[in-house]
Amino acid sequence: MLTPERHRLILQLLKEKGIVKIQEIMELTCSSESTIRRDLSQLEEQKFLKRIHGGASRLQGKLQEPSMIEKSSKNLHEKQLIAKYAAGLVEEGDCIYLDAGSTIFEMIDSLPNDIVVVTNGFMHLPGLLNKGISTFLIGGLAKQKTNALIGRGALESLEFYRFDKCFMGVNGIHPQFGFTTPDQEEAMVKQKALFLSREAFVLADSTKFSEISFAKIADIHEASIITNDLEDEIGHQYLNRTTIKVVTA
Amino acid sequence: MLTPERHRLILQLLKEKGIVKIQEIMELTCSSESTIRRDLSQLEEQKFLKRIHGGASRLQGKLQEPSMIEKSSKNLHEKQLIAKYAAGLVEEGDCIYLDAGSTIFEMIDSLPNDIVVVTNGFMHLPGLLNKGISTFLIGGLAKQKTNALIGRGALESLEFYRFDKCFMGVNGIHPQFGFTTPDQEEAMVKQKALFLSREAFVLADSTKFSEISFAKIADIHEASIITNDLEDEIGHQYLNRTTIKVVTA
DNA sequence: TCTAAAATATGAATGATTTTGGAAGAGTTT
DNA sequence: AAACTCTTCCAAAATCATTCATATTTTAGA
Repeated sequence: MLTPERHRLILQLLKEKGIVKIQEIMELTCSSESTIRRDLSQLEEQKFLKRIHGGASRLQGKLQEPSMIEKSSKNLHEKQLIAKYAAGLVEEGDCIYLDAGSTIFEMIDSLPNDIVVVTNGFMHLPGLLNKGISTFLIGGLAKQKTNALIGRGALESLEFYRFDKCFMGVNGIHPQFGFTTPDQEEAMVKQKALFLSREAFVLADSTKFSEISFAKIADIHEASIITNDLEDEIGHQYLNRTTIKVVTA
Repeated sequence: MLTPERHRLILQLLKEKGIVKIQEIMELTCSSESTIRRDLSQLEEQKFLKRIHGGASRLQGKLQEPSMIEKSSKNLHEKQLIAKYAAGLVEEGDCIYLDAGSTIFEMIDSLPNDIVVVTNGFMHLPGLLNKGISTFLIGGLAKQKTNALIGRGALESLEFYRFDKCFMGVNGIHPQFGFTTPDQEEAMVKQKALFLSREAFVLADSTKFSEISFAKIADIHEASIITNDLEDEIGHQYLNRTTIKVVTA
């Protein structure tokens, strides 16, 4: 059997199963172990798969999850609930802004397809493009820690767009001090996106309430809040100041 | 058996099976190995098939992935050579523009760390950030096929920057028609980046020479060319028009 | 029509290159 | 510790490009 034919078979098998054992491929192609090992090395070299002990595995989108994985696992379920509800607010034909961040990331799967998205979170790109959503990235400095684009480039890029709705993550929510986040540069981007949007939604799990972070994004009344749980006592402080939607399991 | 008849049989067999071995064709046509080799060389010359070790494989048809494989596997090493040389041109403290594209991608590993990079290729981000390189992304519409940011947002974002050096991929290089690429939008981005750069380098394997694609980026003399191989005859046409660096193994 | 030279096609031989399968020993997993 | 897997190396086998001699066809001229 000729080399390209084996390679094609291997990749096809890998596409179906996600993981293949060397033994399987040996049977399928009637070749020796050495040959298959060589094939796998070559295909790995060309970035078509990843070798693992005993065989090979498909490699997936590299643009995702550097530090995302650790972060996500903790509040994942709550985040997903919040995100799913938020995604439900988006209607066909909408033009929306998606902030960087893991909670917002969870919205992507549930978004309608016929929309236009502008985002500063480059981790969102593979998911959005996969769904066939028209996606614009704003420019700016790429910040590794949060996978966000920030700075002057980001602010000026935003000027080109106006949004029906925007969805934000924040680190602190407080009745007096408003929405806050640790990074001044990121705060400026969020602020501007919020200003450019007809409706604004902040996605935040319950731990963010009564917290105050360094840089202010906006006052409480400038965005609706979507959260998963809220003590009555705290909820009281926000009455008549803004809209809060509590999503429960 | 006459030559055209053999050729017809070979192509028919290839159409059915996708891959054929020389031995098979020898049996089928009752011809010698030499003859079949000659046939395959000719048919390859006329772009009817691709020769592989032990036989020949269909060029395009429905097996799109395999053709992609052949393509990348064939040029990968050359691309790496070209990319490595190009990366060597970048000095500490430089501010450079990196075009989207697989050849440029290969540069990242070999770049110095203390530089500033601006790019429209979002596939480059993880690699660049991993190395701790300050990276700015320009804005724009995310194009899935080429992993590039294009359009008005991209052009306007570029205005914020000036570069010491820029590195481009192209699809065609021609002494009269200059550098060309299939997508008009991408061509505009490349053009502008080139204009904003003190020095410009085009990375292209030898197959790009004498090709002409749809959208013009710039004239030959506006960028130096880095390639892996160049026939004397073709090289002659570029004498005194631009700088060409040929990188060999 | 015939003939000789030129052009073309073929098959075999050659030495170089690539691919292949197996073996030895180091490294992993269970 | 046993079973399995991995890398590295080597030699056999297959395939490759090239050359050369032979056979066939074409062409030009008498």
